[in-house]
Amino acid sequence: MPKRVDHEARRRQIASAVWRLASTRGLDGVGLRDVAAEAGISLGQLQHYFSSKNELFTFALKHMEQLATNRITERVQALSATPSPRLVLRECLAEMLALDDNSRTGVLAQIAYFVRAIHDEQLRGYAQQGTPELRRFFAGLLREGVARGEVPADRDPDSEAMLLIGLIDGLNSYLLLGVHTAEQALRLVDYHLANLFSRAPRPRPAEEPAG
Amino acid sequence: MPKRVDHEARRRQIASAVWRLASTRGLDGVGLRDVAAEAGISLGQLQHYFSSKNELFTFALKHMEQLATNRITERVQALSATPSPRLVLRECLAEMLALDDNSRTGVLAQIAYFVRAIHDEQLRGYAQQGTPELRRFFAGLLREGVARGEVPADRDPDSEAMLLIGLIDGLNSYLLLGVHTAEQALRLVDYHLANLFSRAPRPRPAEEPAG
DNA sequence: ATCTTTCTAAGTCAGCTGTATTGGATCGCC
DNA sequence: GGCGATCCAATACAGCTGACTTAGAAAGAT
Repeated sequence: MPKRVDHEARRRQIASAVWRLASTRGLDGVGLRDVAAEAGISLGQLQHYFSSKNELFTFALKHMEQLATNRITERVQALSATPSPRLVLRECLAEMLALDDNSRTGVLAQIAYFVRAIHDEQLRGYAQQGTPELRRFFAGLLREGVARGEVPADRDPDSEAMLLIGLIDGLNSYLLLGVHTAEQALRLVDYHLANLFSRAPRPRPAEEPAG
Repeated sequence: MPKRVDHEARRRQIASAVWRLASTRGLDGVGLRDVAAEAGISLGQLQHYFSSKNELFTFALKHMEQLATNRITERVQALSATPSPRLVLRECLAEMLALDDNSRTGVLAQIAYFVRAIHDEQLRGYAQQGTPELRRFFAGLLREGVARGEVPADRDPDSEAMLLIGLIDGLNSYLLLGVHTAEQALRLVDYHLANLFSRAPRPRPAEEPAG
């Protein structure tokens, strides 16, 4: 049984072509012929790997999500052995922000997915189950901040976690619209973190990258 | 020259049909034939009032924006003669949130517009000029809060205003996805406002609606 | 060498899209 | 009455879409 090409690798390559297109025209403006051209293959070849547009988009979605979580976990694990909760939080938030061209494409893809999820029950369920995970992760970091005495005790970690998640999405929106720049968005995040960790000493320069 | 029908009223009526459809399928899923059917008119009639799809959508956008600002200003002016900045802020934020079916449609329309603006230079310019206005308005309220001694002096009104705007958009996203309910979203807003106005006494029950 | 499976290309099809065109109502006014 | 503007309906059209079909190329297995 000849298996000359790596099926999954091809599928990922095609999926990335989807996002390259979707990040410039929006998901709804992407046709199968466009994807084939962008990926440098024929329409027939594309249909050999994905039997329907829906299957292609679903795969592309999961692929994108995988890449995003990989970027975040890599970034967090690249920190010192015992990073402060504040720093971990900052790195996560910074990575989720559409600061450079790379993450910008990721966020655009995420928005295209979000818009579709609003009107698609299946995708909506997918999002509903993903967000609480992130929220719990953030809340845990904040709880640790409270335990360390860096975050005022009257702050509710769970609420603050949700506020942070919402904040990122909102900032991304206005980032993409060009209402503010990457530096301004990052400054706002740092400003908000400084308010949250108001009991903490200013972070060491070695830990806190230049904002 | 006979002018039997109110041209502008018809156009507004058609525009509202656009948003009714867009709020359930997304803007890209709305065709001219759908709009005509939803508005209860023929395609030919629609084309009589809007010479192109672009003109229709542009008009619909401005119409929607008008309705939203009307809702907000009405709500603010319905307050007592000298409302506290905190209360004005809360009413604005509450009105911007997709809490009931009415505002939900508005927010869905707003998102459809946002997605289009990301990839459309003209619309993007429109958004870029609108946001700072709102930001200045919020910042002014916060500045007044600082002057009254209700908001800690180390809070930066301008940054906090932008954070509030971003927060609303983020909360709306997760509201639409069903990640949290209207009550939870409103509670988060009140929680955040309580943090902002930490130097203020608890608002009088007459001023602060039950949350 | 030939068979079998995987892979690729090209063409076709029905359906939908926005727009243009055409024809005919309906009304105020000279 | 009929003239002219406004309003409306129906149809036609070219373009694109996703899906399907057909046919052929490539390569390991026998």
